[in-house]
Amino acid sequence: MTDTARGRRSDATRAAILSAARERFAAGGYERATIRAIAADAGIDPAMVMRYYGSKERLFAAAAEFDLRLPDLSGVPVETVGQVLVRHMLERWESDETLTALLRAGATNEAAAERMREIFSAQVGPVLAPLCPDPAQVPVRIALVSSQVLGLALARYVLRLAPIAQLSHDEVVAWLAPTIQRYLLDR
Amino acid sequence: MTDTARGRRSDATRAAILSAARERFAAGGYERATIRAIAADAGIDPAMVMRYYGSKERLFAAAAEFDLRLPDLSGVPVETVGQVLVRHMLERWESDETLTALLRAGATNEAAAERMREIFSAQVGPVLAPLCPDPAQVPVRIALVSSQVLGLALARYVLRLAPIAQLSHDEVVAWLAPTIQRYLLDR
DNA sequence: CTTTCGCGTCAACGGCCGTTGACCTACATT
DNA sequence: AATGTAGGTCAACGGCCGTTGACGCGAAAG
Repeated sequence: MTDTARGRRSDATRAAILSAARERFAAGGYERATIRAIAADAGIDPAMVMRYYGSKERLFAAAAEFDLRLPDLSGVPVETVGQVLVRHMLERWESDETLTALLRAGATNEAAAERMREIFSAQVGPVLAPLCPDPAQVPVRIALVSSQVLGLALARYVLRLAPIAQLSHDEVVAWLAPTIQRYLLDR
Repeated sequence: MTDTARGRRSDATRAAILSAARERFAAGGYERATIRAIAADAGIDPAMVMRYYGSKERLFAAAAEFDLRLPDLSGVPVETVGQVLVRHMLERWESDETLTALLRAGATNEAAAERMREIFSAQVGPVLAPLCPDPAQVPVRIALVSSQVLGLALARYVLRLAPIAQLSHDEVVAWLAPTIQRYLLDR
């Protein structure tokens, strides 16, 4: 065997499946992304998807793994936290279709919704919590921030509400940063 | 015939279909709401749905007809516009599952997304436009308001993000009203 | 050289879907 | 009483779905 050390030959296929899966899940949500279509995109037989991921559910679970890569905010001036956060989320959202897949699928699929909840509570929570004044308000404040970030993504990337889908990053940051700032820090 | 004047006998069936359809579309989005399930809920045969609405697409179009019933805001003090608006949207969202159906379906169905765009541009626009300072900014400001309202709905009714789903109406209003206020009026 | 085994194809399964058309039934009209 | 029609049932169609198991192939292992 030339296996474990330097990539088995099937790793390329696995990656192709995952990439095609994310694309399909992002474009049409959970139910419209069919294993047959994903396999076709990846240039292989649908049975391969089953062999490597077991079921559609588990394929989605693998494709929906996601790291927001939130920066450490302890160093940045508190007045700019909103800007940094909004800009980071814009870039993260546009550099990787996984988040759109998660959002589209989360609207109709309970497992996807659960994953979304996990991501926002496990990854956003720890980074933002230290900034909030009253610890008791942390969950609510973070949920409010999430609601505005998710609303932006929904309007801009999923529903494609014309005016907001055409704003530049700078404009979005200028409008949303104060909102985030207030949800996190005010009072 | 005892027809046109006082309701044909089939009107009850039509209404039952529409009601069941809204429920299913709201619970699972467009693709998971099957005509067979809707017909079963309404206590009739699937063929009836086809007879009265022609196709699933046209059934959805009928079920997704919606009036936000936005109040005339010309009478209310400008400082309270945000509060009035947020409270109205909360009530509207919770009194009628059509909006949730539209949101869930809009995530994966282009026709539903288009309908959502129509509703927000045709119904929100005219009511809020007179309040904005610079007419050129009206579309952007309205889209920003929409993004926060949609984000709230997404987090609260679809993804059920725990902390925000449990807030009282008063709390939601207290948090969101200033945001809406700023998106609409500031600068 | 033979055997094993990872990688991949192929055909089929049972099931659910939207949609159709033939048929039944009860009542309003004539 | 005869008839037309609105309201509703029923069985079936073709199609796509997720999933399965039998099979083929080429390279590595023995």
